[in-house]
Amino acid sequence: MSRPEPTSTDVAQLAGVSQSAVSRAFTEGASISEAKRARVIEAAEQLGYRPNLIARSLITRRTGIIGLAVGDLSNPFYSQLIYKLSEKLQQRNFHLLLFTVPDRANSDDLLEDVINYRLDALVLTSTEVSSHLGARLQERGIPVVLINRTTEDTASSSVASDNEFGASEVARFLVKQGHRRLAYVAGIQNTSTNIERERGFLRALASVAGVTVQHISGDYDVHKSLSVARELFDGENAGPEAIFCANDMMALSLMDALRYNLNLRVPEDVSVVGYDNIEPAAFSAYQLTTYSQPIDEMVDAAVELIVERVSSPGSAPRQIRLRGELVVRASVGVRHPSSADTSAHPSSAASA
Amino acid sequence: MSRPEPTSTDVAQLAGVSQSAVSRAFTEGASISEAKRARVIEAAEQLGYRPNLIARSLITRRTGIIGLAVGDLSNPFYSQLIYKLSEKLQQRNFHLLLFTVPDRANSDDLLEDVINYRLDALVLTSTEVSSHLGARLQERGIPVVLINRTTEDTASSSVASDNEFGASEVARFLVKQGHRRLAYVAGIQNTSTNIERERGFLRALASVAGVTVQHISGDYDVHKSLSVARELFDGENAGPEAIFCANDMMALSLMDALRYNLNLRVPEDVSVVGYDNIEPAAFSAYQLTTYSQPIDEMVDAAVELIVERVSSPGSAPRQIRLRGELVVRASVGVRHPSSADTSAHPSSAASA
DNA sequence: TTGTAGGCGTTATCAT
DNA sequence: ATGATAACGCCTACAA
Repeated sequence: MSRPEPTSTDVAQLAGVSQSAVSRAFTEGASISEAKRARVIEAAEQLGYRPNLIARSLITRRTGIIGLAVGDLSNPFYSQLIYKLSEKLQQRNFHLLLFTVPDRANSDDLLEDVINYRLDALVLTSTEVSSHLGARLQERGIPVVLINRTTEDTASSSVASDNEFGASEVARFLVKQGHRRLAYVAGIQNTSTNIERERGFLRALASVAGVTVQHISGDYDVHKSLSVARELFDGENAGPEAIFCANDMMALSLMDALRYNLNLRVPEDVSVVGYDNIEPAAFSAYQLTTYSQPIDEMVDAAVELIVERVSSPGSAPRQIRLRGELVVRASVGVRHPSSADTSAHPSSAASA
Repeated sequence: MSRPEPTSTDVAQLAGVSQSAVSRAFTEGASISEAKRARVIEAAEQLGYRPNLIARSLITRRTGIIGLAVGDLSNPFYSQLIYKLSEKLQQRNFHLLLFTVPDRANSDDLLEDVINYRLDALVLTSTEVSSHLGARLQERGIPVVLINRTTEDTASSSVASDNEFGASEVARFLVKQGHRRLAYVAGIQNTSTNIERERGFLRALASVAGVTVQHISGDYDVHKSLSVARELFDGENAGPEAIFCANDMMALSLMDALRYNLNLRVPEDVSVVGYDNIEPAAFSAYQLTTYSQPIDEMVDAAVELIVERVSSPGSAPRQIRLRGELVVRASVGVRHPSSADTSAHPSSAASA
């Protein structure tokens, strides 16, 4: 049976003190004698009283609740990120209120809810959310923190890996392994992650003579991998020697398509590289070479940004970039130095 | 700059009406003239006013916020479940507050928070949460809904698949395919999912002559797969012909261990079956045969249970069981009918 | 240190 | 239909 919730007044009565005394007993660093606090706590326990955080927030203007907009949870990168973020925030007495943001649908609903609940802040991990939303929240004084996503708008804090650098590392690595006909499988066009990775990859290759890069869009959609594979190895010209996918999920499904639909061997016939270093990338079936995102550091940084903005509303937003590292696994092979043409030069091969 | 939040009083002033009128204008089905409502809405928009849900909840005693305890987000089954649950709940104007519950750690913290925030209900998906917690919440009138988990305690509503039946289907299928030396890789011992699947599998096999079942614990831990594989195929006796893992994640990693560490072929040398039908189970690299959980129906049912218990506090909790189906893929092979009986003997492999 | 009283923003009750 | 007024449960001056 649910008795009527005990309130601070009930506790006060039982303990024979004022209601404010009860409030103080449950407030860190409030001025109250130890004796009285003890009496209050005892009465509270007897009644099973717990301070109502919602009521408290009405006056403190802080709920301790932070909105979290997520798009694609089927990508382990995000589920892992979210889990760790939630864990770390809980340690600081914050909690995440989940918002699923389907396609580019009504991100206005999200806006409404965030405002209506007077959330302390909003974290955006979804690549699909409009930046218009960010602006509207800023002007209401609700801090916005972007994770794995950036925006020109400097009103939002953000944490992201150095995608451009990471992608350039991938490019250099592939070239070093002797690959010359390359391909880039893009993510969703207008996302910051895709733009930066694409730029990093292409720029690093631009200066290398004899390298060709095929560009094809994959939209971060694992279901497009088969058609991507077919297009890359279409009759016309020879297929690429190495393929860089804008994220691991696409890379894994592309590997499957290459191996089981096109009957190509990875890495013997074609090499594949991803980005993120999600757990499945390490599975024996894939052994995907990838550029890792420093997920723990990213989460730590995000927590700092959040706490910073929430506890001192005056503080300026910050943009943070973190570097990961190239994780070399078996999905990339070595090409023999085709001493031939334009520029490519020796690099001896060692193969597994 | 963050102007002071406009309140209903501000709107009332601007619109030249009472504060209660503003409240009514934003309340579905409140008695107010269309004319007045329009005036209020206009003034509200002008000021950027949005009703404060937190303040409202103080008197309605409903926050629209539901706690969600999750354990292992690295298992796609749960991340998918959560995503869909959140989606469906949002459509009903509910939102999920995330609680990560690490090991069997202090589930008391969770309890505290749920109470302190006066959440409308708590959904438990974690297999690790103590049932003591459920009881404490019930007595405070906070409904508890279990997903993919059951408990003796009938005070909680629950949605789960018919694990016992599903596992028995797996057993019958393996027997029908000619397998006789079987193995069960268990999940975490005292979880309802593991208990039920194990029982279903073993019972269905008990009545079949000539079948042996090896039992080994895997703890739903993908990192134990290698040692599990080694133990199963330890020198002594011949290894199993088919292995049923208590969930897909273990099955996938076990397949990797079998293939890449023990150099066994799946399904030619040994068959593997999982439970859940997570997305990766369909990957070409695995083609895992598995028993599916009807995740959409489970989510729908859960939403119903939640809404039911929240909106009519008098309603009794219900326990729901749903059936999935056997999804046959290439990870299971066929053994030739070894017309003989009791024990192991030659059986050549049929392959794809 | 302690109690009193006012207010946080809303909904609910009660007249009108 | 409308407006005053009292909750909702708590925090925080203010005064003592």
